[in-house]
Amino acid sequence: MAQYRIGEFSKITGLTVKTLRFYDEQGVLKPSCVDPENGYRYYDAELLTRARAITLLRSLEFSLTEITDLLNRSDEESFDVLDILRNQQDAIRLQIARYQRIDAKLCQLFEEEQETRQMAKHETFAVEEKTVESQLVAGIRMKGRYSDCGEPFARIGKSLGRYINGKPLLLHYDMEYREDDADFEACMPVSKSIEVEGIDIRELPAGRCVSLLHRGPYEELRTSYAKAFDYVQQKGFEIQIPSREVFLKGPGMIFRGNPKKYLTEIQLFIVE
Amino acid sequence: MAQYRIGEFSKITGLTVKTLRFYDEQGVLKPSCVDPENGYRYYDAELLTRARAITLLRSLEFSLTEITDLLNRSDEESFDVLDILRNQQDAIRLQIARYQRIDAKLCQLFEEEQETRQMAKHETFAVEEKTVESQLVAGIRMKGRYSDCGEPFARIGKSLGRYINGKPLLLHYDMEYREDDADFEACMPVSKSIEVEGIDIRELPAGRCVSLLHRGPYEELRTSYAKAFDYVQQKGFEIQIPSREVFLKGPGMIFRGNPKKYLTEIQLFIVE
DNA sequence: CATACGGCCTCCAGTAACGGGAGAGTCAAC
DNA sequence: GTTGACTCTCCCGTTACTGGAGGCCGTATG
Repeated sequence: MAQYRIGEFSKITGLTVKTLRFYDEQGVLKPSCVDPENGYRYYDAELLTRARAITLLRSLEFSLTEITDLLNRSDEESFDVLDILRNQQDAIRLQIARYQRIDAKLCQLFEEEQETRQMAKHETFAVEEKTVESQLVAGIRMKGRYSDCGEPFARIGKSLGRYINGKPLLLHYDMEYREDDADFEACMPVSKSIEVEGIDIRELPAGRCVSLLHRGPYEELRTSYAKAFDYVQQKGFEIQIPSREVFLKGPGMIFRGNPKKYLTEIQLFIVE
Repeated sequence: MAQYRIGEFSKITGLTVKTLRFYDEQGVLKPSCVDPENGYRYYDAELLTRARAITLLRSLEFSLTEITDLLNRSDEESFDVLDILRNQQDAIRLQIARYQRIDAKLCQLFEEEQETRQMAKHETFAVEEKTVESQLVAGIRMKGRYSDCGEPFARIGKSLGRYINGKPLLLHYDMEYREDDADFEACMPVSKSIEVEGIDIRELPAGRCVSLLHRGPYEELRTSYAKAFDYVQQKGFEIQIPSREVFLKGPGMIFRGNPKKYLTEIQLFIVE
């Protein structure tokens, strides 16, 4: 009977010496005998089959414990290969589905990013009038400083993250732009209405508005607001509260990004 | 500025306390301040955004080191989200492809197993005559005992495992059934001819043969051989060497299985 | 004969992203 | 004063290995 030393056995099976020692320790593939003098491992030809089976099963993503178990039970009466293959296939397909969901998510993010880039192409932005569709949003209203809006956004994201399908927005319930003690509502467009404590889910009405894109950090928003309000006054429009501020691109998205590139849309709704 | 303790922050973000401490240690998400007296971590609302981003990126299978790096570089000029998303998508699609290959392999094994089961359905087997197609095989010829055939099979499997597309077979170059010092060749059907040292790849000719299925351990093969030779003599056929032995189901496949269920086909080729 | 080299051994550490648990300090309420 | 909830640090375990240190064994070469 041919006896191989670990190095030769490694070359034949394609398993590294380290791996073979590890398999020995784990009981998956024990050498046929071990020299008690120097501890050398010796493998015989019979073990090649087992090694092949292990390699195959590993390539099918079975764990070592599963493999050990399967190989030990494989001569039992109740042992059914088809069952095992089916189970493993189920597990593998779950993985495929998981990765496909990730892929879809990446696609979506990719498209969104491209869209906002398209919008941000212009050098400067002009005030314009436009009509906005109604949309379902989840909102948390609060008083305080705008910089505190991170928390309500995070709360919404936590509870309804799965259903968010648009850019975050802020509703301003004050007539003018205020720094401290403002009355505002952090909103996220959602696809589904789910009751959550402390979050108000409702349909935001459609309407006609004066819109202005603003590029740059939020500290400079005031100048854009001034431009928008100028336009409103010039046209003699009457403005409705709340006004909206849509964060097309900002720190709340994925990356902090460059504040000079932040993109925000101011929407002042017209009473008709 | 609202300061959250780790427990509250955990509830808001959905990250466990353990995870938050781990993120702190890894530098992915450091608390805004740490009480030097008691070591308590305090998180402020600003970090909620970062936590959200981390959760999102984790769900897209970015590693923590990647995330740290991305979040740190995200305000640089050269930072391009689209690039990053594309790269990650490539990585994810590799995973999908990998799992799909595994899935296909499982399907294949599944079908093969079902086929042999179909063949093994009968209680007893009768000698029959049939025509066998030609097939490309990789073989290693040797002299010795049949029980030593594990090694050549393993060697073929190691070099050509990717191209194996059928059941292993043994060619017998002796005129009668021998135990020791037999002259035989271990063969594997392969889909591609690749030159490998010590392995002979060639087309096995088609031909008409006397075939008999044998169920049970190899030690009992002799009785089946006797039956087949009886038939040959009765018909007055002349037999060609080598004869073939196809292992439809045996220990060399995946699992050792139950020797009582081993299935072997004896093929004695007729000189026409 | 000494030594260098390759092969083998054991033991330890590290990987990724946490989870579990021990043992101890902290804080507010009752 | 005490209870219970919360927090801290430190260490171990997970999976399937890989890498390295330090040392034994057998053979080939100077």
